[in-house]
Amino acid sequence: MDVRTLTLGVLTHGAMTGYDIKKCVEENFRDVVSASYGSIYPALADLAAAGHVTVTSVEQEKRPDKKVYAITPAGHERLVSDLVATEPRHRVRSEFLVLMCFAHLLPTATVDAAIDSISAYWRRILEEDIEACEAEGLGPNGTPLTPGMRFALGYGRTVVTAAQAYIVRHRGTLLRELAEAANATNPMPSHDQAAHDRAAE
Amino acid sequence: MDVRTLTLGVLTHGAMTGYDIKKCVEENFRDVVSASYGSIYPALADLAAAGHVTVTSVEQEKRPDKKVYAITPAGHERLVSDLVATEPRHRVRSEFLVLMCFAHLLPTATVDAAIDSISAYWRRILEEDIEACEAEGLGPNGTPLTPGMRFALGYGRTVVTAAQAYIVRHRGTLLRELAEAANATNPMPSHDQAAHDRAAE
DNA sequence: ACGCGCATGTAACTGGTTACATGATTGC
DNA sequence: GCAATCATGTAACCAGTTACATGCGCGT
Repeated sequence: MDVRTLTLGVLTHGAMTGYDIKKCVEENFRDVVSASYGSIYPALADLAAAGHVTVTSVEQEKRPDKKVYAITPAGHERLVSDLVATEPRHRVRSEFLVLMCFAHLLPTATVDAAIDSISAYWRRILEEDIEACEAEGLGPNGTPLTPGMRFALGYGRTVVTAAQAYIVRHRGTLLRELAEAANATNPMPSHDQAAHDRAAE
Repeated sequence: MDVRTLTLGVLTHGAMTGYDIKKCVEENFRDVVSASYGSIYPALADLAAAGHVTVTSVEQEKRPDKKVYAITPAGHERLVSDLVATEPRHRVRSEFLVLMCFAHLLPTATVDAAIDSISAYWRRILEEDIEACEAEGLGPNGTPLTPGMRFALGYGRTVVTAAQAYIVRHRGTLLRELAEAANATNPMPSHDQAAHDRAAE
């Protein structure tokens, strides 16, 4: 997704500085897109040159001027046509799952730590990004949630909840299977536990 | 995730050409990582130079030679340490969800089409990438599934199923709310003066 | 005194993709 | 005859991030 489109999108929730836009994206969309200053500022310059946003220098006491950007009617049109032209992809890039696929090559502690860390990550998303937002009912810039945002939040909640439940339920199985496979391939020399296990099969 | 690590990983399932590696990644990991020739071939050159893979030119009748790459013990060590050093991230980048967040700005047909398309996408993943793989029990290069792969496949199945169920259940609500909101804001269509005023604050 | 929040910007880097060049074989 | 599969590679391009440069005010 083009940063310009995203920028126009958040500007529909009110006029903002580049700094605000980044905060806004971080607070509301960090789990599905990203935007850094290095992309936002050039995007704003671009949009301003095209007349899709206006810039207003606001003098501040005790601080340098800030530039407040607002979307124009032309910008709004562009936003809509950009959004309509956006193919609705949804990609996952997961080092975690790749790690799991190669779990049989790794120390148990690493696998365990990876599962802990992803679990914590999801808990954080659920609590901080989803439930907090649903509870207060406010989106970008203190604006009320749109139906689409409620839909997206609900989507996130069900998916993250399902993912969390899955790993809680299957972590033990994975670790046990991993241990069994390791035993079968690599039986420990003293007290041949593996032989005992094989006999018990 | 570094393409080199991924490459070493798939090579644990047997010696392969660069071409094979790409196919292998596409068939088994396309939903969580990506790798193109433009990254695989340089990666192989790199790994060969470091002694982490060996290259064997295989003469073929009726075809030019092919280079078969195999992982070395040193490569295996490197793979493990790379994997251990990999932080287990899991990121979603979703144009679809952003689109949903701005659904109130879009024609209903666009929103509808986006939901259809993502639904079809998930169905395809579920059927072609997950269930097919679980059913035949085979992973990269015809190798049996490792415990971690079964875990990852199960994860994918539950998450995709949950996502699919969510949109089936909530699509109607979203569309209805969108229509209501449109009616409330825009009974007699004129330019959105209110929004412009808000922006000008 | 130090770091954080506010605020704007740029330059270098990066990790990749796209598209191309090349070419034979097999199947429709 | 055309597309697809096999097979290797390179160069140009791209959208983004990281890190830096700059600087004031506020709280601790």
